[in-house]
Amino acid sequence: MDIELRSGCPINLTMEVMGDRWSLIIIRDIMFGNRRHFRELLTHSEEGIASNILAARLKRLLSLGFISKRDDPSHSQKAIYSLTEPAIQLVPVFAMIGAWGRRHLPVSEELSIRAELLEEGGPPLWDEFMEDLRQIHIVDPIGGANGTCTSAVLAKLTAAFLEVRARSSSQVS
Amino acid sequence: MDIELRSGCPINLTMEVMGDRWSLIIIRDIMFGNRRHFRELLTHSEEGIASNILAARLKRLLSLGFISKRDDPSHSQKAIYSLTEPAIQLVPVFAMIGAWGRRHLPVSEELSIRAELLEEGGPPLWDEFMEDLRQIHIVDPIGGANGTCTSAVLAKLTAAFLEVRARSSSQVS
DNA sequence: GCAACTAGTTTCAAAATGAAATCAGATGGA
DNA sequence: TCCATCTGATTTCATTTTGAAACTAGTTGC
Repeated sequence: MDIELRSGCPINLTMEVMGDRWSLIIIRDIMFGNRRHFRELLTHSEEGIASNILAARLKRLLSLGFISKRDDPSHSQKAIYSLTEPAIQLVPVFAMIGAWGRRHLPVSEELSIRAELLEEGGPPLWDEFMEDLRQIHIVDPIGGANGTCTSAVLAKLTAAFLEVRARSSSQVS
Repeated sequence: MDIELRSGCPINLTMEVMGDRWSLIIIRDIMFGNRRHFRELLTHSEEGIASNILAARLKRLLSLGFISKRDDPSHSQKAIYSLTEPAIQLVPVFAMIGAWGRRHLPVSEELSIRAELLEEGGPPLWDEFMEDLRQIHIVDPIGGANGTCTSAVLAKLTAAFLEVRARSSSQVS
């Protein structure tokens, strides 16, 4: 599973690796949604990825070294997918992409609150989040997957998301 | 030419707009290479885009409002493509993507010097560059295309690029 | 008048995508 | 023990996208 190497330009290479419809979305869901199993990524996906595509992308990301996979001790058939350091370092990229999308595309308030907080927090928050992610995905991937090991930043982002969702659904009714 | 709107997530929407093999590459070439005509984008492309794909992407980016197109007064058949404000605001995204790619992918020194300078310069340099781009693409697109109107930042990035190229080609011989 | 250049379009094969059905092993409850 | 359900996928097949090459139609400069 090699990348194509059309040119050694950093932007081109990043697009060769992440420039498809799903790879970055999958990493986003692992990172911000803490979805660590195939089934979670498949069924809790906002965008509705197909299972064959998910399997293919996980395999590709694995072989490129952006995620890792290990057995879940609680179920011999379950696999836990974790982010590797290169994927964790995508946090500032996500922050910038989120900030740009929020300004120039028809985002929903509910789904853009996390991008807003990430933008407001700036590099100090990104660093704190990346440190949390290292704990959850590299130091203690199993505890991270089952919720024993958690992140203050992730909790904050998720709480804000749920609050906006509650607010907007009460407006509807 | 609508985007698909699978979800209102900023990252998803950005991927729906820019998450293909070529759109961001084309914007990169217009932005950093100041390639303003179809032929320049086609033949000076490091990565070798096909003419039908280039035509389709230009049409799509045009309809999404990320580039604009006008007649070149010097040649009745020439068109000048320019960046719009939303595309100019991709500068920080390019800086982050370039910085990430430079660390985690097999970039060539020659093609990553610009990413390095952009990263070193930080937000102040990005702002200066964006201000230059507004001049070249929005205020005076025709002067920007023929070189009458130029950018100090672009000149610096290009000079560094040419210097590295000269250095590495002399090593070869 | 003609070679070279302009911005594309056309054609067609190959590859990628996506929806749906399917699979085989593991688990948990009756 | 049986069976429904859950696990991470794979298979099938129609549709869509990509990409290379050839081609078009008009423009320009010599």
